[in-house]
Amino acid sequence: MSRYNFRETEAKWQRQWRELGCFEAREAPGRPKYYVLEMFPYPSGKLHVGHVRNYTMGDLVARYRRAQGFNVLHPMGWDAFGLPAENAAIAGNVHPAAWTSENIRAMRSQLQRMGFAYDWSREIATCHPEYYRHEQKMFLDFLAADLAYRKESWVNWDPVENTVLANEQVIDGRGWRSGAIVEKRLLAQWFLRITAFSDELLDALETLDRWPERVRLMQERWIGRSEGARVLFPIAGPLPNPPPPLPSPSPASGGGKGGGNAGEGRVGAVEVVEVFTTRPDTLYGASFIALSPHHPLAQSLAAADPKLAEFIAECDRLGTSEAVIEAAEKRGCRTALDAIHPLDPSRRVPIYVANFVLMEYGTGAIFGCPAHDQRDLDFARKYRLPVIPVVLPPGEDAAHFAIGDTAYVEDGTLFDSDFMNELSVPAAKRAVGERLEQLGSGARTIAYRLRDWGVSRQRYWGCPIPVIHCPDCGIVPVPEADLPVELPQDVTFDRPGNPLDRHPTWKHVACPCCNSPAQRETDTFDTFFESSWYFLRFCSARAPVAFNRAAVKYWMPVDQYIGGVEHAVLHLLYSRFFTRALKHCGYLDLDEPFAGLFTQGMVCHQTYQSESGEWLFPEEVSTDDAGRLADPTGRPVTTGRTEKMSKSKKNVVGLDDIVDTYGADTARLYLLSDSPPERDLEWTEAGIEGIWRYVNRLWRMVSEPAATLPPPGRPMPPDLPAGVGNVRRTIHKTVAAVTDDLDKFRFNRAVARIRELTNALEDMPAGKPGAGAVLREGLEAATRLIGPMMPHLAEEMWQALGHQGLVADAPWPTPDPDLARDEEVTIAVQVNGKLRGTIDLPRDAAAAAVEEAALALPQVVRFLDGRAPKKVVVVPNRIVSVVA
RNA sequence: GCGGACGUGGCGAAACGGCAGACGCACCGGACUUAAAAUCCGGUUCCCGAAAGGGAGUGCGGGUUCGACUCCCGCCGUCCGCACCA
Repeated sequence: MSRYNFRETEAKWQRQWRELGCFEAREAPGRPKYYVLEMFPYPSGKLHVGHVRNYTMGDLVARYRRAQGFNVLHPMGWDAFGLPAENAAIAGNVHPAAWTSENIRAMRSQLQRMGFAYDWSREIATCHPEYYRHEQKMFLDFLAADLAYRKESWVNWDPVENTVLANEQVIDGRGWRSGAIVEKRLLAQWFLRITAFSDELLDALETLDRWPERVRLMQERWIGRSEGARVLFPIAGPLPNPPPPLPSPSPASGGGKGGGNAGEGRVGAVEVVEVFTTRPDTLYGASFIALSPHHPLAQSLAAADPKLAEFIAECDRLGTSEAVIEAAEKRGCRTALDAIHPLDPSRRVPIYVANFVLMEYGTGAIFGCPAHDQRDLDFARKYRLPVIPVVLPPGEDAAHFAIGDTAYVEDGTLFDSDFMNELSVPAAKRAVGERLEQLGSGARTIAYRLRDWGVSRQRYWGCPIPVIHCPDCGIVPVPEADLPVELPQDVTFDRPGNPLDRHPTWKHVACPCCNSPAQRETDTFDTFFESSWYFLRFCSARAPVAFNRAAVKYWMPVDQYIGGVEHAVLHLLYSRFFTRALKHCGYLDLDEPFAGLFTQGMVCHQTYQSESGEWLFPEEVSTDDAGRLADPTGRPVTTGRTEKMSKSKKNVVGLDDIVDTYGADTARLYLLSDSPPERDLEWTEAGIEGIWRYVNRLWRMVSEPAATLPPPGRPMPPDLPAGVGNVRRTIHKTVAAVTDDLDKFRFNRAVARIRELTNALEDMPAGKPGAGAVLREGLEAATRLIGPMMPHLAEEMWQALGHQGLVADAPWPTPDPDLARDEEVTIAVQVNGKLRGTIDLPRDAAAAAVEEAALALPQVVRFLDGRAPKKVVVVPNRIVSVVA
């Protein structure tokens, strides 16, 4: 019995598809299009099986939609800028460009061996000037439209590597590579004004009904809209600048009343503190103001207050790590200033600088109402500040209500609050908002958690930011005619820091305005910049412009996007923003780039550790005679958790090894069959073996009887005998069910149904009249259904069944609705909720007849014991429920 | 702390509110082999029983219903995301 020869077969069909240009997409106005896209990879090296799960799913969708008659666009490319290339250059004396293109070459050939139906004529790599020149132009347009700007910002700075680190690259307050303690630094950075679209990005989430709920929720929380008010607190007490501050008043008593009206005459533009609050209703419960350590007022006060300066420096040192933040207690430092309560000028509250106030959110300053905010309460207890309740919980008595260790944050009735007394919290919010607006002491407003996107990176291997710094003219955009600003090739990585900065000539240019000596921007774009528009480039990948409008109009939006949930916020939000920004600049007419999104689960594998605690690759672990695991030297091996495949834990299975051993189709079917696609999948040797056996079984089913089958296209003989007619029904039911499953991304179930079909075909009694014709019909259906999953095997089967063309070009099968339904149904019979038997009846039998048949069952008679049933429920074609 | 997902045999998993465990992995028994592999046939939720049959059973406790893995309420556990957001 010959095994299926996947090696020759897969190579053969891949060659055919390529030579025929099967998967090259062309715009065809009027023909329905379908754009399938998997998140394009970073070319990091070689692929392991975990990498290709989402491509396998995308390919299934592409081939399935193609069979359904859609004009399918299914492209592939490379997210080719990024840190690993630079790190490889630092470690291995190889140029990032060479390292990247070698990885692309290797990974492209791996993807091609998998037989994915990509339109390779549209392949792109984002590190090529033909690609990134267009985003330089976009940036200039954003700049002109005020969607890009430069500002000073606090960033994570690694003092050893001399670069800014992303938040993800800071682990426990230290740089992930250098181990140096990361500092907060104020640096001039380029930003994209994503916050200009906060509301749009939030509101449009509702329209993305083919996105996972989870992802929409994550974006909603990330944007973090909250309604509240800005409130102005006039400053009382000596202001620092100008003139320089004078001796500070005694800190502890400063918060009390009776401070006179020393500061009142000086209320003006700069002599107020503006706070943001979502609870303006609790304004009468205010007992302090807290400023962020980075608040301008805190900074200027620190200039003359060594204690405060030291406090702020301490906050900067500890400010980055989440673990530290969680452990850190709320601390503050009393300033020399008090603030005047905006609704009651006789009241003064002390101004603190506190480590828990973020400069990036709201106004960088808050008022503290300890009675109704847990954080404020903790702070107040520590610094012995007053706790003034103003919201009374239902059923409480104002005279006796007191706050213990827990702030009261729920709704209630306002008291001790002048005009708000007796109001509910929502009513009080409205009332105080109006009052503040009348007084000019504040306004209702909305705050967002979303911040503008900082895109500057002090790195070489990225897209140069096309601006020039001129000592006379300031920041000057590179003229469009001078684009692209290309990266210089001759760079060295022998020292830390950005090679562009120390390149002898590259950054020195003449100012485009005044022609005097000036310098290029040496920062490069965050690599999320490239991935924010690549899906547009694919629509016309070779266009001299960023993208051809007509092509974008035809192909966009992406109908089905597939990728990991790790991009739920970053890439997916940036792309949504980018599309809107491009629309704003007149590039296209589209709001949402991705109509459908699917986030697939990860591929996991058992981990192994040697005696000495080192991770071992699966292929280094063997089982000895006693069934114990051993490493290559025979030492015992312990098994760890099953985790996501990753190089660091070595629990990876190389794609090449699997394709060499079992072929691409076997790997593809395993990735689709073993778990629901959104859930994690565990890769096991036994699992892939099982699929390999099935592949061979399928092949035998077609290759062995092929010669004895009636030729293709013969009409089905009428009056099939029982046992054959049933199988024919199974075929049509399977086609209907698999189609439905594929539509709903239930790939594992679709595979199970196809296996049921092949089981039924094998069990069909041979030699009966019509058996050959039904077997042919069944095998052809199975071949077409399996085509999107195992395309090479399907082509080979299709050919063996005597067909001339490609199964890839064959239309998707349609079930005969009459055959897809059973004529006879099995109806379950319950007595008191327990199954007692089944009855077989013609489909849609009359309820009375069904009831009669059910009550006649001996088991039912026994349970009724001669009594009449209290009640009988008949559900057509399903169940009879008898209540005894 | 907030938000979300999940919890079903030894394992991966199925199940419009209607026969729980389809399909597969693993395992057990058998056939074919000198033998092994491959292949084929049969079995496999648990308990009682030789069998027929009976009982229990979808994390735990309640509820709705003729009927609940599925819906509602309250717990427990696991995983993921966000996290001093005022």
